[in-house]
Amino acid sequence: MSSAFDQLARPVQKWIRQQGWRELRDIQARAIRTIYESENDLIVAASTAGGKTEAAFFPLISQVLDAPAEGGGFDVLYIGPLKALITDQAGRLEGICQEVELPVVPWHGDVSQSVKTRAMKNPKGILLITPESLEALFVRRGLEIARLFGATRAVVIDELHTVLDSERGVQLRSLLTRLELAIKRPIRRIGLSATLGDMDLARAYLRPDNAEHVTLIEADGGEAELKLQLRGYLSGGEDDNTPSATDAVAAHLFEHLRGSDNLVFAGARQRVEIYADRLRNLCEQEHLPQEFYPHHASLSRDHRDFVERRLKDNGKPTTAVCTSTLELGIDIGDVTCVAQIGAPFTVAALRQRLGRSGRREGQPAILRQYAVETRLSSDSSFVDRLRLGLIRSIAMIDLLLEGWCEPPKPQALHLSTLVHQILSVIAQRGGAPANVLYSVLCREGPFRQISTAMFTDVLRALGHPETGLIEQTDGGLLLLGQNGERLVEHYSFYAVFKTPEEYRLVSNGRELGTLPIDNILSPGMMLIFSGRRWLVQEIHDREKVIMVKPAKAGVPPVFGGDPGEIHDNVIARMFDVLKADTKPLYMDANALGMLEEARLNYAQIGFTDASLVNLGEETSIIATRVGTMKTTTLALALRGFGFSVEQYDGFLQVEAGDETPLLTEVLTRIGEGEVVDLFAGAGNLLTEKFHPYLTRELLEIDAVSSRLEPRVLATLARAFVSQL
DNA sequence: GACCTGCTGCGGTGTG
Repeated sequence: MSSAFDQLARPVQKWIRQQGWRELRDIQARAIRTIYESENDLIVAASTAGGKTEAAFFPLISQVLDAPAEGGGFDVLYIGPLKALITDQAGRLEGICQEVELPVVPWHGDVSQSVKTRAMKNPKGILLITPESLEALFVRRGLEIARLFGATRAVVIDELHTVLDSERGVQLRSLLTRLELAIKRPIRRIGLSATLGDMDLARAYLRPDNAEHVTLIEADGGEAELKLQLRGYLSGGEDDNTPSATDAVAAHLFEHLRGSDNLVFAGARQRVEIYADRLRNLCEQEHLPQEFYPHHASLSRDHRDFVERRLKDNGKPTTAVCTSTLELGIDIGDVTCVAQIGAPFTVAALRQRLGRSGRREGQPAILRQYAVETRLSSDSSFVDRLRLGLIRSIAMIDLLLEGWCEPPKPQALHLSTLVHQILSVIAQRGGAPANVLYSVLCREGPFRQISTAMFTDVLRALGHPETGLIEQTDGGLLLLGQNGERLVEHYSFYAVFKTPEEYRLVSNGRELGTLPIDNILSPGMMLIFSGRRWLVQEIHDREKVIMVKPAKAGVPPVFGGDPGEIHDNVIARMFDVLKADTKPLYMDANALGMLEEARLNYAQIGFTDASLVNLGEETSIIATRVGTMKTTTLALALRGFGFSVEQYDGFLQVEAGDETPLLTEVLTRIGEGEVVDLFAGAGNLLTEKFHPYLTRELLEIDAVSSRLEPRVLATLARAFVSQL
């Protein structure tokens, strides 16, 4: 074996030999050398089951064994985004550590109190924890952080891409800074990831002050061959004898996926239930054993475990129809094919999903993309005519093949999470002056875009008598106010993300899953849920329970959701596809026919030469040719002038009212830099968990920073005016 | 026009 192997501690070498491994993988050898020969932070990027965990832990465990820390404290900290992932990884690490008396401590909400108490008394070895449980340690045991982590050599962050610029990612980066401040020295950071669109940005996220010293270790090549098909289907119209597009897609899935393990990404929980129901019926009709199961976050843990077990190690063929629940996380083994119904929202998700297939030597990765479009009639809208879903699928596959995916958005302020961290630091220290808070969170921590003036505004909002989250002593120390105490004391404080209220669905004492509270149901209604059909018997509003019993028919429930966000590059590529005349080889005849139709209509409506087209007296269509953030900004501006506006991928449909000025005149004014109020017709600004404690002014600033781009408004408007 | 993720400490009762 290699020289890297020789650097490892004896017990680790022994364990590797016992596995029958003839050599270390390239990323493992490189990670070992980097960790032994430098103090650098590092990012290890490789596909699922590519040996990333071992790449980080072989050398880390070896270093701990070769030079045990004096005194107590955890030697290595691992942070994982899922409880299931922590349980999985703890099992793997225990295998390596069992002969060396290095404790492996899983720590999350489902771990028993006794395990936690024991670990607190004698902190040692590897601690595997969620961001929320780490947050809880800071809030509840703020003074013990230095004792627990004083000896920690490294922090391993798993699935780094999931925490880059989410609220949760900002929370984690804030906690890492606070950890280093508490023990008064930096801790080596090691990020593990599969999908990273922009490596330089990822390095800057891992270590903002020293990104150039983040070593990047990427698995080279080795990507499986990709087999790809995009099939087109039409829904609506025609007579009753033609099968619906849903039936046709289900029939195709049934025929081609039966007999092996597969993942079908259906895009929404409601569609998961619809397709799982159809596929189940097809099995019953053919008198075949059931092998298609739904999987999404509203289904009970029991049911999800069952489906995951069947995928993982059961010999029975299993296809999960799922949402992004099966996109990352625990190892479910290799699947034969990944199907995607409708275009996804990001190329990153598509890439991550595809990574679930083609992992076995010599097996190709297979992607079956289904595009379902509306059958056209004489009064079809321009959106249907342009077949935007199909076009987006093509654009995304194009970008996927080029290796591009969405980078993080570094400009967002994350004021909701800032509120959370202010309260958390005050709780940790039992009080803090404003300048210390600013220094910890905004100078050292991740909130670097926040000026002292804005920080003061946030503190004022939190200290306002009606909010009552914080108060100030005569000496200038900030303490938790009455409402602040109440908020921080409750266990729901630790997570920074918002969760909707839900009803529990129960049949015969068994919990099937949950439904959002705004889903209006009444006794007697029939429901498809968890791949079966149910009759609603009773609804208990106070206990938030819905009692159901098996039934023969049903309709899928409505789950609701947030608007998606499509990147500029995806929209730009969609317009390239509409303008081009190439015919991708991976499309079937139906899909090619639909593409041809879309291109013809694109030219016919006049978008080849113009971006502003009038359809009748009141209706205009603007081809913005840019992504969701910029398109939404223009839509808000126009609504401010009284237009009613509908938004699509790269397009706006604008309706003039009785009082509205001419659209071209408004666009000219915007193009000349007239200041417009984007929030005049304001929608809901309370999108994050701690938003209710901020002023309207701060909420608008936060919305602009994360969801809008007012700076490009004038340029955008000028582009349309110049064409007139 | 969508999806996903997480949670402490205490007091009560029961068991060996």
